[in-house]
Amino acid sequence: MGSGLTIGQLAKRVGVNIQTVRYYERLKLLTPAARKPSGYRLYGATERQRLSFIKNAQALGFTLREIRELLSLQVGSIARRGDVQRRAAIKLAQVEAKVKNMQALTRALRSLIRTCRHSQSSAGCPILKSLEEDGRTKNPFKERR
Amino acid sequence: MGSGLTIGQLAKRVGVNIQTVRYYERLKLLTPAARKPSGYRLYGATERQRLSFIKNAQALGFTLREIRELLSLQVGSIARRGDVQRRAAIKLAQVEAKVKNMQALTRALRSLIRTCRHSQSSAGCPILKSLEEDGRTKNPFKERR
DNA sequence: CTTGACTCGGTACTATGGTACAGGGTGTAG
DNA sequence: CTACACCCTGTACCATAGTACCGAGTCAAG
Repeated sequence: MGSGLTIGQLAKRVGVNIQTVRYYERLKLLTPAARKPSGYRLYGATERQRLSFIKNAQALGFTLREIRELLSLQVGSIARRGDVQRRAAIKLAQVEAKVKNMQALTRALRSLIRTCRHSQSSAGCPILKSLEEDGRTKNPFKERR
Repeated sequence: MGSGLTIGQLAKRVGVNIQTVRYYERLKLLTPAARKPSGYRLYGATERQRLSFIKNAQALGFTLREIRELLSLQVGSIARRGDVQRRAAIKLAQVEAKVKNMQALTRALRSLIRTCRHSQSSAGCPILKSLEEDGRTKNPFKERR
């Protein structure tokens, strides 16, 4: 069975808009494997995976710019191995920091729910404290994008 | 020392642009505690915390719309307690899902780094497989925002 | 060989989250 | 009273990430 999806087939399979696929191409995120003589784009399994990767990484909060970096970790692997590792490590640290902060939020939300359930008075639910730290003390959020 | 920051003082303390503070006001995310007769905005500790919360939540990938919801969990607490709990639970599930996906990415990045370090051959680093799943099999990323 | 679905490139428009600027008023130090 | 920093409202502009629309070409079925 053919590798050789048209743009519409690819878009449907991955669940994105056709325009979005073309948009990614403009941004050099996803290039068709080939073109028909008519100019129709053709995509293979590699491209389908790549597009899935983009959408999934995006769902985790990566920007398209960052995703381009992540993707380049795959491609450039033969060339400068150390560079690849370094970039992966940086990304890893970023992701881990984000996870930690989100876990703090998870705890806060859980405690919010728990306390709300028990306190019958109008004392009010506890605020999402873990996210209220302000610069005066310590700020674990340096990621000023 | 006065509670009673001007917009510029608030912005500087939290580390945001003055325009951004006003922008949040337009979006009903942050209202000044008071106004001077001259019309100057005045902010107290509550507002400073609220602004920090906004910026921190944002760094975790929440949209301003979502943050408004999170903030309303605090404010509306006296009114309809069940509703607050329900919304907190929904938000909690969202956050937990996000955490899980990010942990998957963490593992993938870690393994990428590890394998790169060991493989001397040009076989190439493993791709960030955990993010390449496409709809055919199982897709842990339903968060199609 | 016509019809309808699909594709092409190009341009324009949308939403989100800001940021900048213009033209004026305020506040205070000297 | 003059400077100068700060604030006011309002409008315009920017980047990111798409989405929509256009007129024209392509492809497959009947």
